[in-house]
Order: sequence, then structure tokens, then C-alpha cells
Amino acid sequence: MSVRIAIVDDKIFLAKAVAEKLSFFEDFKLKFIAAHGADLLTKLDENSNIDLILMDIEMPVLNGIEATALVKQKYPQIKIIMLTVFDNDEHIFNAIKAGADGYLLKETSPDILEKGIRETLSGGAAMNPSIAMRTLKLLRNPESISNLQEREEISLSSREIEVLEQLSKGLSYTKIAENLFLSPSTVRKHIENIYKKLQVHSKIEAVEKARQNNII
Amino acid sequence: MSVRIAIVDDKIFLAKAVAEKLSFFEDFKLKFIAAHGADLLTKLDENSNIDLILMDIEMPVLNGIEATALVKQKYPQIKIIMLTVFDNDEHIFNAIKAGADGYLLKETSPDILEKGIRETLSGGAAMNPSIAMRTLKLLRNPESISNLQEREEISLSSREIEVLEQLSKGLSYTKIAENLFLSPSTVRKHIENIYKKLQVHSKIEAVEKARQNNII
DNA sequence: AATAAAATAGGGCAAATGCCTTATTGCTTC
DNA sequence: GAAGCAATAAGGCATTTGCCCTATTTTATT
Repeated sequence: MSVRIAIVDDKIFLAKAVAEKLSFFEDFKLKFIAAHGADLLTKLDENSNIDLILMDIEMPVLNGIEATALVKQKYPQIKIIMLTVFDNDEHIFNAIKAGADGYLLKETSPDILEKGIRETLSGGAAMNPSIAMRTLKLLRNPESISNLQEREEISLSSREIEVLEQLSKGLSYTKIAENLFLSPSTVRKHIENIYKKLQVHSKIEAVEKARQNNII
Repeated sequence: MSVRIAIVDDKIFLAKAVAEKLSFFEDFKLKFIAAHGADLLTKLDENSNIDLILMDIEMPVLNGIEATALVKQKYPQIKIIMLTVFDNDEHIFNAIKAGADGYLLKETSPDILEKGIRETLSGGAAMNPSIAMRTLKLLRNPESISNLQEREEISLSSREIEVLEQLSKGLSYTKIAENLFLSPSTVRKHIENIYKKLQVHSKIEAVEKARQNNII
């Protein structure tokens, strides 16, 4: 049995690259490439004999999130995997809300893409690990969801995030130093830097702000 | 660099089976097998030099969810993947809440387990596709989550909750005293009492515990 | 090779925190 | 009306925190 697939992407180069990845697998039949959400809906109206859609998010006319919601409403049996270069929380959450069955990054290897497609068709969800982690954090902190819209870029280094995670458990500088094999002075320094970046002045404020922004 | 791994499972057969899967990969070093959560904590107290724990859920003495919360509190840098035969929503959600970094089924192949471990160590989340799908569904309707939460009786007085709310904003004893028209001594006393009731020893732990229990 | 950014480490100091003790007042509840 | 509890208040003390300083090493980035 073959798998009938559609690609939706306005960047024709990227759509072609995805098609190329699909071509490695005999039973994957690319039925068509749509340039945007509205184009997809038109094509589905003609022929909705599609098993799965690989959907870009950023598109003109009708974006991937809106298109996903509309397709799922009209043809709930069609599986949809978001395929995008961006992986910000707002996109992820909105795509999930819209009913997407998976969320992969475009740089994904043919191999992972194939597994993701097959798993999705058998009722699972395809997810990039880093995206899976973000969904876990969203689940842990439902509050953070409401804050997804208005958010400036806060960039903490991975070391800073590690320290912040320890902070959030109520550990002291010295305990954190022990756990991370650092000197307490270094931990203090990291925390000072975290405070500056988050514009806060205490452990609690730092942790609260990080939670609000789905950093931890 | 090798990866130091611990397995926690009371069914020794299953633990051995997992160990067998790990043995295919040279850089995976199995440091120990613990029979249950309490055993794990004892072993970690002796030596917390572990990168990742593969944790069963159903165990005597201290189950995998409770053990995960305790380990994450004391050693937040240690990654934890739940490895279980069950995959019901309550387990999944509680494991995520407790801080698990991934959730795989025991029937998982050595290959998938290996990838899951490596992805988890580099900051992603390891998830079985069917479990990923369940988390997506949980995220889609937040109402379902409230049905899953079991909350123990923690009874704080209304005054204590007021103080706790101020605490959660990162305010100092003196600021809280000003806001509530109390003496700083009284605020301190309230906070001492809050700590006793919540069984914590710092502002952050109090706020985190209160959040977990939907008190604030 | 040069520069920048991140991670590491240490000292000093005032303020805040966590934990202990004691004590008074008012409000329930038996 | 006694016992218990919540709320109030204060003093003491060791530890931790927040914020300032400087300085070396590592790790990209150009």
C-alpha cells in the first residue's frame, strides 16, 4: 500500500528538497505541491485522496497553522506534519492547537522524516526531540502558554540555563557548585549574569521569569 | 566521553533486559541497578556521578514518579527517562510534572533507546511516538489535565496564602511587611509556619511547591 | 592571528534569610 | 472557662544572597 503525500510550501526550493527526501522511499507517492494554504484547500477540494500533508508554517495568503485547522476540520482523517525551519514556542503551541500530528524541522534527514511519517500514519506523533522538550515544558507550566505572544528574545547560555534549573529547585550556591563541579564563585557569577539578562534581582524573580518564558 | 547510566527497576529480569540493550554501546557505562526509588536515593547519596537514569514507574517503597521528583530536586543535572510497560495519561502527565526528560516503553529496541539517551543528554526529550501523541492531546485540552492531578491536603491559612503570594513575586520580608501592614517579625513567623506546613526550607521551594499544588 | 564572548575563579561587604526562643492577644471549640 | 490555634511581635545568630571588584582560561568567530 502506498502513502499519498502532499507538500505545502511557498519556497519552491525547500519543497523540492523535501520531495527529494521522500523519493528515497518507493511507497511514498508525492501527489502534489501546493504553494500556500489556500492553494492546498483548492487542490484538496478537487481530490482529497491524500494520507498525509507536510506543511510549512510561514506562507502567504493562508499560513500553515490556519491551513492545518481548516484541513483538519474538513478532512480529519488526513494526517498533518508541520515541517519548518522555526521552532519557537508560539508556533509549536498553535500548530498543536490547530491539530497537527507532528512537528519536524526541515533539516531533518530522509530517515527521520520517513520514520516520522510512518509513525504518524499509525497513530503516533512525529516530533523532533528539541520540540518534544518544549512541549513538555509547556505541559509543566500551563501559565507560560498565555505569555507566548508578547515575548522578547531572552538568550541565556546553556550553562546559565543549567544553573537556573538548579536554582529553581531551591538549591544554594554551594549545592549547585557541587552538582555542576564548579566553584561557588563561578555559580555566583553565572547567577549575576542571569539576573542582568532577565533584569531581576533575586532567585525567585529569576525562576518566575524563566518559567513565564518557558526557559525552564 | 562515556555516559554513566543507572537503572531503577524492581523486576530484575526487566532491568537485566535493559542492561543488555545498553551493552551494545561501548560508551554507555551501567554504574548500578537500584531495586526501587529509596534504593536509588541511597546509592546517589554515596555517589551522584551519574548522567542519566532509566526509571521504572511501578515499584515498591518509592515509586518512579516520586523518585523522579526527589532526584530532580537534589540533582537537577541528572537526566531521567521513564521506561515502563504502561502508558496511561496519568502516569505520563505525573512523570512530566515530576521532571522526567523522556518517556519510552520497555519494548523499545536498543537502537531507539540509544538515540533517546543521546538526544536527552543533548537537551532534547526522548519520546515514544504514541506517548508524544498523548502529550499533544493533553496540551490541546487543558481541562483534561485537571482531572489527572491528585493533590494532597495542604491547608494554609488565608494569611499564609497572602504572604506566599507576595513571596512568589520575589519580595523581601520587609517589603511584604510594608504591603500587608505587619511587622517584619510577623512576616518571618508566617513564613516559618509556611515552611513547616509545606515541608520546605527556602522561599523558592515554598513557591514551587505551592505552584505544584495550585495554591498560588 | 586577533578579537570577542563565555566560562572559570576569588575577595569583600551589607543586606536578607532561615531557624531558634519567647511572649501577648483574640477567636474558637469543646 | 479552659485549651488550642492563628495572628501578632521581638531578639539572636550563623549562613546565604546580591552586588561590587578583578583576573585567567577556553572557546568560538572573524
